[in-house]
Amino acid sequence: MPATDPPASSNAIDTPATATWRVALPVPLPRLFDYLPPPGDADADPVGCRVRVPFGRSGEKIGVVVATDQPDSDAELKTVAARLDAEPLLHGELLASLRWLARYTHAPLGEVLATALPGPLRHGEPLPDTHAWAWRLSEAGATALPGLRAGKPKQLAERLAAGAVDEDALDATLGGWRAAARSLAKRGLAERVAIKKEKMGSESFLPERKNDSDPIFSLNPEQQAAVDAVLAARDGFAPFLLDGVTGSGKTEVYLHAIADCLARGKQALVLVPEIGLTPQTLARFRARLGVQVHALHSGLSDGERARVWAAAVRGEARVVVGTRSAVFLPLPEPGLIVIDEEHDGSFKQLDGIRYHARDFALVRGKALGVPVLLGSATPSLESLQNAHTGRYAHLRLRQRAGNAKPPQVRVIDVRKRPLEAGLSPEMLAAIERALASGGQVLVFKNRRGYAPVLLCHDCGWSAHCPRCGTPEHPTPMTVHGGGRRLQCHHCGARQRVPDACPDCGSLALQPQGAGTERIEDALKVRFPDTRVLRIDRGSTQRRDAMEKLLAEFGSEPGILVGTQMLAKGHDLAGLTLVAVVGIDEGLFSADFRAPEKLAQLLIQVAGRAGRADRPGEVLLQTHHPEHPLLATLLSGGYQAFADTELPQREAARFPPFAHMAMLRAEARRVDAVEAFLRAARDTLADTRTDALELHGPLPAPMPRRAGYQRMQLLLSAPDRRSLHAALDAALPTIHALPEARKVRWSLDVDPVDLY
DNA sequence: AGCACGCCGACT
DNA sequence: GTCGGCGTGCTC
Repeated sequence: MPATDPPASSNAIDTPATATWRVALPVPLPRLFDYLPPPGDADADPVGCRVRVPFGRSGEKIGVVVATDQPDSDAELKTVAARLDAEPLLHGELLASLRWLARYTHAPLGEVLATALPGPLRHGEPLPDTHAWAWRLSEAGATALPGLRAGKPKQLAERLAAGAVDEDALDATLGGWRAAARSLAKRGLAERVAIKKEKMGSESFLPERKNDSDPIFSLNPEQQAAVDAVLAARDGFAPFLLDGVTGSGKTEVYLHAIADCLARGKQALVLVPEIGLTPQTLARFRARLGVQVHALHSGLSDGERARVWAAAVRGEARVVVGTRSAVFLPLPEPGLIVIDEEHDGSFKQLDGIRYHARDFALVRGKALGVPVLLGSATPSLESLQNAHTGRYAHLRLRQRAGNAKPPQVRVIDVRKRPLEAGLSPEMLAAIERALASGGQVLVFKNRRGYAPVLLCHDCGWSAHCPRCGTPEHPTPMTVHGGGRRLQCHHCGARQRVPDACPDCGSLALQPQGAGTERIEDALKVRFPDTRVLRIDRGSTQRRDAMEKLLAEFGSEPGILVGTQMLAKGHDLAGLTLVAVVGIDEGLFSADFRAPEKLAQLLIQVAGRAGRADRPGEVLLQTHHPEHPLLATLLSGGYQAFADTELPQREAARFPPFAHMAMLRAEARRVDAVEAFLRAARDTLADTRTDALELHGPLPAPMPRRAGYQRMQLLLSAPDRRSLHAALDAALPTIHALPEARKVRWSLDVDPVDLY
């Protein structure tokens, strides 16, 4: 940004000398705050820079200058305490898109900006260095080297004798080098030096990349057509739905589009679901693209996140693969945005600023003028509808790459069959066969713990959480710890399983149903010589823990038992049988999205089988073998499901044929919650917006949680404009309602969970 | 959201 | 007689 002196003033009227700085602060107030510029800081445009300002009776906050303007009130103005950035941090497209997001979510701009920034930047730390670091021997170190005692420090010193080695290389080749380095540094024998990072020119990407004519990487005609379509549209905004069955090679299409983007000197952003960002994925991207691939996910420390942000804003990060929050990265040289598994629920943030990363990515792609590629084997009905109406170009991949065959899917009718930990004899026999032929088995059950309910066989009492639910809608506690512990999945409360029924004193307390833990136990008893590994939140807190477990599991015969977590991610080459258990709850859920979620889950899980040379087998155990959802899915796949589900959504006026917002409130007293939502409802009704429907106030799906009473009010309108018009008109009044002060309330535009 | 001011109960 | 409960009101 060339500075002219005196400052160029193309429109001097807009920024007179008396201009104040309009600052967005992270407070839940729908307004900005005007400040006087700090003394001696009149010339450089402050828009997009962070400032530290006095706020409230005492105390300071960090905010972002979003405009320079005349004050809109004659209030006494305070003065900015310090400007924290010489160059704007949030400006141009990113700031404009975030303003859009604030309007769309009806959230204060300051809070939106705060969620868009990594913690350290939000708290006023300077943009971190993005140097890579290397270690080298000092002169004293070179001299002392021959006399060092054998050990790690000596090994490290020997590595460094030939010259500086960067930390990545040390990580890869010399485990435990950091302690050794510290030891050498303390004695003044080695030192850490920053490596100047040259921004890579477009040429440097190509030589390292593996040749595209290599047969493994060659594209089939469908993939080629998809890549061609994206490249043909690369000079402007163009949304694509890449609708490709499992194993059809969507990633290969992404990689070709990204490679083109790199060759043109542009940055690519890839968004993946929470669970999809595995070391495997990153390694594949790195190997194929031949450049550094930056990862951004919840496993990183705050400092690491800030460094990725800094690398992106400086244009050093050419490819970033990240989860939801990566959608907020600045892209000074944008070329492409990819959203993999676009249907995945983890793209929607469920607290704070409730944004949808997929939807915001499209807004950014439009503002940046780049293609946006949404990929999925099971696209959301929203995206499919956009493809049908022509808003998105619809790219289809129907062939499985290589000679992979789609799995054989069979339904097992378990009505009147004896079940062992929820498994039917037919299922157990199939597992036995698969193991005998040297295959691996995945038993999928979407319920963790030992058993979902603890029941007294004599009086019918069952265990409920004392803090959640209501007498009319009690919340069962789940049996854990091999049947010895009770746990609430909503508030985390734990207690021991009682020895006797608290109601009748009977000893006949029985765990009802089966979760992953119980299935694991039963399978270990049934197949004592086979390895059984359970993967769920509970056995596997961290993402890399799951990776490690699966890597150890290898491809030898064995059984994996798990929940959703196993539906994607790590490739399981030896998998020949997928056993799906306990989907019946999902067939009759009140949530209008339940069929879509279930269909996606079934297709994803089934897709895990038979990727290798032999076709896989999928067995689906149910009490409702004739259920239309299953029948449609089995005969026509996800496509057929979507073809029947979309008209039903339309008939019922549900999304994507209606637009919704949810007003939620909670407080210790129900009457306060209800009074607020009633007042809010009246305010919304007073806007007399065409075709706005209001449903509620109704008790929330979890009406009492951790001592708070919760209710909700659903807003629905046939088009976005009227929904937002009603909210724009009503929210200032709702904010000011006296009832609002007695509750905690929040608004969720495009909610995913209605029930 | 913080944070301070403000008017009513059990402690040195 | 004070320390402190969280109700309510404001934040350029």
